[in-house]
Amino acid sequence: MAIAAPLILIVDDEAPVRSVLAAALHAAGYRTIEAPTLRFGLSHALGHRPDLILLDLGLPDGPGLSLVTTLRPAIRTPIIVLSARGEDRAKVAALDAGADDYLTKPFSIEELLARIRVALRHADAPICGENGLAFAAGGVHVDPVRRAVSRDGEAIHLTPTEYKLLLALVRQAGRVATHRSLLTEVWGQSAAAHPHYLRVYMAQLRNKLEDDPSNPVLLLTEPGVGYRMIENAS
Amino acid sequence: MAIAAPLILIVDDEAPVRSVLAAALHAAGYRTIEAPTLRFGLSHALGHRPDLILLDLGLPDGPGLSLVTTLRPAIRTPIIVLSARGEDRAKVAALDAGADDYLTKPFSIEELLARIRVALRHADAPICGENGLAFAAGGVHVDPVRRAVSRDGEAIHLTPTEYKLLLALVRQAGRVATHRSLLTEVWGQSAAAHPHYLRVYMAQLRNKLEDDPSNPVLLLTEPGVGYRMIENAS
DNA sequence: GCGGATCCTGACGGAATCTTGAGGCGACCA
DNA sequence: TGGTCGCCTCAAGATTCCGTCAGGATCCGC
Repeated sequence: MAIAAPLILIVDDEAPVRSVLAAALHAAGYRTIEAPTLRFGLSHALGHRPDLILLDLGLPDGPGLSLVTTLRPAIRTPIIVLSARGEDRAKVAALDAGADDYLTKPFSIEELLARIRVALRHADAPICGENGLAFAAGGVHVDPVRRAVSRDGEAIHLTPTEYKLLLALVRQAGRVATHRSLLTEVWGQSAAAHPHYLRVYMAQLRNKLEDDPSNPVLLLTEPGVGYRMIENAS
Repeated sequence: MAIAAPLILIVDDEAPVRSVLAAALHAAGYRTIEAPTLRFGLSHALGHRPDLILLDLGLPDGPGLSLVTTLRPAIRTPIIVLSARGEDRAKVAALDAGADDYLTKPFSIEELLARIRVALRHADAPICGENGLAFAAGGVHVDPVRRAVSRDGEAIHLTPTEYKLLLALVRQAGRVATHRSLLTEVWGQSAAAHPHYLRVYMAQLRNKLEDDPSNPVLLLTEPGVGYRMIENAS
């Protein structure tokens, strides 16, 4: 059976641009869907589950980056940002927000296609923990799209930092998340020297999520290495 | 606790460029090693196992791309290509050869750092396809991706040192691992003088993994030479 | 300005881990 | 028989790592 061609979501407000991109992508053997605004982009991204997203910044209904920031915690779909603005600030902001690549217009179609191949190559290997949108196990449920966490059906309030840490753990559910990866993901590159943050916030997460915080079942310690969230059961 | 900062290999023939890059990377909290030629780049990449490689094309002793093509099948380390040439051809060729990103000089350090963060982020992500290292035999199962070890289906907790030693043995499963190779792999170069460490930790591994620790079946002693883990059955 | 929530930071006790030493056992050899 | 050597076992510090608590700083809405 033929494997379905990768589906690429094009988010751009200018119809001509969309059709040029779509034509080039079709010629290269991809399927495409298009969205003219942030709102449609978001709903299509969640609804159609594309394999890759091409995002033009500068959309009419809001900052294009917000698509990245809202989408990235929920799904791992590679996002390539296209922009007319080539300032470093914008690039760094987009990349740090979770974008996987950034092309400044004008760019050649060949380069775009090559970078799409790179992004798809990256996305191909993983998908180990399913990375389904949601996590559920041991009575705890995490919904990254709604940014909602519940335990035994009751909503749990988490502070921003707690939630970020939980997401980083959920994303690696079943595997060991090293101190370093957690620290850099939650507090940024420079935090690698402060493993103490982790202890404090792990304790808070356990207090909120575990039945018996001193005998954790969900959030396990791997001494000298990091922490491990139990396997996703959903 | 000091968590090792990511190690970045800089391959560039011009010493001033290398030192500028190294300075910027140090300032950002990374460790670096440098290589002026392809040959050294290759040997450092394989010897030091950096977390990321910055590769300048146009090296004196051959086409820079050959580093990508020879390295990529062997290791998954992200490679960012730096080049003065901005032609699409070169970009496409590099990216398709296995490079993960391509920056055209001149570029800003901020952008480089942001793209390094992207690449390291990718590298942190789980990889499932590459289970080649997984080991299973005699009821014992080792899963390096999850950093999990089980015996007869039950999870076994290993300390960092025990796990490191087990991995070193698994990597040589079926063959003899000499005392010296195990010692240097687990405790570093300077440990060759303390063969006693090995005995202690081999005993602990046997206690945790063998049915009858005093009559080992999995972890065999090769008197005078080293130890041997039985052949992988998976 | 005020109250509340959140985050950072230091101090401390206890747990897990690593290191080191002492002693036992069996193989081998003179 | 006695000695040496390599390997195994056990266990007691020493050290590192982790969980907990709480005070103070910061931010934000009102």
